[in-house]
Amino acid sequence: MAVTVVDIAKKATVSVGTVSRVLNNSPSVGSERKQRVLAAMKELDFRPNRWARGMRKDSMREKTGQIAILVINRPNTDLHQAYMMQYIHGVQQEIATAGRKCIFATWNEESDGDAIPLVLLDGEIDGVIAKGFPHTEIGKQWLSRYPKIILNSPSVPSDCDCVMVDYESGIHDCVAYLASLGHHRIAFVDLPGFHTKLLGYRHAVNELGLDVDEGLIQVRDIPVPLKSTSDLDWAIENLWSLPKPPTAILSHDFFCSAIYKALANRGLKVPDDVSVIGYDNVLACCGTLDPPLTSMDIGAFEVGKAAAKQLLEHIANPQDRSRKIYIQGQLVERDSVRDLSIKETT
Amino acid sequence: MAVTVVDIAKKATVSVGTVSRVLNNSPSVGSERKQRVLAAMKELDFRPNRWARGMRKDSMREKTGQIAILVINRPNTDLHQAYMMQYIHGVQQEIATAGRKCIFATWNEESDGDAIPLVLLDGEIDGVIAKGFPHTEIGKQWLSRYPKIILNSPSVPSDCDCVMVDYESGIHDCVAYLASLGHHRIAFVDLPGFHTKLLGYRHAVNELGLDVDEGLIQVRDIPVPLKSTSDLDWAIENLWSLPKPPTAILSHDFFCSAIYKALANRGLKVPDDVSVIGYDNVLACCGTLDPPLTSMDIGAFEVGKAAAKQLLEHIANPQDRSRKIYIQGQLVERDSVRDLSIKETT
DNA sequence: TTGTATGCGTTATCAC
DNA sequence: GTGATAACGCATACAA
Repeated sequence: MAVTVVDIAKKATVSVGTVSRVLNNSPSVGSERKQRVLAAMKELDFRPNRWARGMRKDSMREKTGQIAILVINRPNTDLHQAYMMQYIHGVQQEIATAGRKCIFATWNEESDGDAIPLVLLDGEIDGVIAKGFPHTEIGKQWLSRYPKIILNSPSVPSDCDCVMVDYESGIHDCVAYLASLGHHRIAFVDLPGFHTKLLGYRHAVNELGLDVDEGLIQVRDIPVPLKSTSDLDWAIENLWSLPKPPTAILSHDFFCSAIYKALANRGLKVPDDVSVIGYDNVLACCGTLDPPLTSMDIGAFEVGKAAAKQLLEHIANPQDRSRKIYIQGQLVERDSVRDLSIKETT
Repeated sequence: MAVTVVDIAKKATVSVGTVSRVLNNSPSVGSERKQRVLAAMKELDFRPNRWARGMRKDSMREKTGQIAILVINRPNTDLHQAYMMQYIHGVQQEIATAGRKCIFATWNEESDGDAIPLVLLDGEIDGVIAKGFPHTEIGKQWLSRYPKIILNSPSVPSDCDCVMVDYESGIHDCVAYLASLGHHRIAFVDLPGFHTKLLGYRHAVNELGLDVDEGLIQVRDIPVPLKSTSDLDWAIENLWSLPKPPTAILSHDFFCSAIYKALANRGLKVPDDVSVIGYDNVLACCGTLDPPLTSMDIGAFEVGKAAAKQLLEHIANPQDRSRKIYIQGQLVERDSVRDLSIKETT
């Protein structure tokens, strides 16, 4: 049988009311008795019964000590990415530090039909950290019942707290890094739709006085994952039909193997002839490329931690106005970039 | 105010006892009244209060409707692998289908000191699916309080249910696949410690009557992730100083980029001169290599699903004797293997 | 088969 | 400040 408030009350020779007050650290309790109660709790290894608590604490903001990590409408290819695990781990670590627990759930509105995930239905959570956003009205309504933070999703309602990967500063930092190494003509190769990345590119190029040339920007639909290692040939072809080809290329990790290949086909060596920087720091990619790829780590773990921290704060102070937090990435240097300010050593 | 059993009882003009019995589908309740109760529940959108339920159902085997996914003593490099996400997703999917929820938690006995994870402490779970195993006595004791399944860990107590990746059949299948394509001399390059993999290799080689040559087995400590793309040079060197070098190599995805490189250094082409098969089907690796790497998918998602299913069964029938389940992987064919039975086409 | 009454562990509302 | 006691929503032993 588990030890209850009654046991504590007996042991400390006080009433159950007092025990309860200590438990909720109410101010109105004599310090001498409080000590007795605390001692008794420790001695008997008292663990308040959460079910009994939840039953009465209907006014409490934080009833359950649980928050949900909800992955919404993501294809498996995304769900199984390593960064998803990092988000989750970051959240979990922060939530655990705060003495709370995470429920992991997925929600695919298409395949689940109208079914609302159980976590939202049964209400045994104090808040939600969501990756993605529902597109049905009914889905939005259910989600809106809880305090929530959205994880790095492009389209989130403006009245929603969210934690974003700072793509703009990420690309900006890449450009600045290359510039500091003497690169003036930097190409940008990516999928369409990453406006903030492109923004970061343009800002940095202008700000640092680098070559402005729309031809350096190669944006087109690329299959992810790549279908073939020649999927990026078009980009290199376009770039090298420019009057002055770039000395460096900015792209995404997933594309860099094909970029390496296309470059090699033209007899161009990385980093001797062309420098390459990837994005996302996908370890399985970066380390296995030859040469290993310098890449921008988006800091998914940090994003998760920040989101958890923000959610707990939001739960504690619901009236605070919502805000967006941007998490900066960090460039991980490997061997795919050449310092042009150093004279040729070959 | 939420709707309770009392409301239902009134609406259906029965007693709360009857309502409760319907809720727990007790056999002893008149079908006519049962219909009335069910109708009332639907109409009032009755949602039983779990806290109140949990408080009373102390005899119930399954109190909480929650199970824990506990990742124990794993370095971040492992935790952030894509397959970890697949394990978790598989578990989650199965658990959700069964109308239950997953709590995700991590436990690092070193860095957490003696702290036992909250999920185990507060007991709001019906069981645990663990990746890894505690090494402290106190840790083992806490874990032993719950029904549990261990996920693919090398050293688990024999009285523990567990779901394993079937390395032996995985490697066996790779060898058999290569043999079916006319390969007789197959090399095995891996880290030490994977005895079952080696076992699978030896069995297959014997069974299929392939060349037995200890020189084909190259097992040595290799840094993960690779430090340099020449980290596997020794293996290829050893293999090609054999009187008869292999026509195919079996290794792990992580090592194959370096194997490709070492092969290329010797002027050997994949797959024309040497076929290569990886292990784990790490998408970020396999797709970006040139040529794309044929690899054995361990079926982490399936492992997760099987574990969840097994745990639920174990909870329902605690007396059943424990067992190990082996999940077979599936070879994903890409372009790194040559069919030797087809005549040279170049 | 059905209804009634009691208990679960805690918090909240009273009096003192 | 403190202690007694009534709730909370449900399950169940017992009576009918």
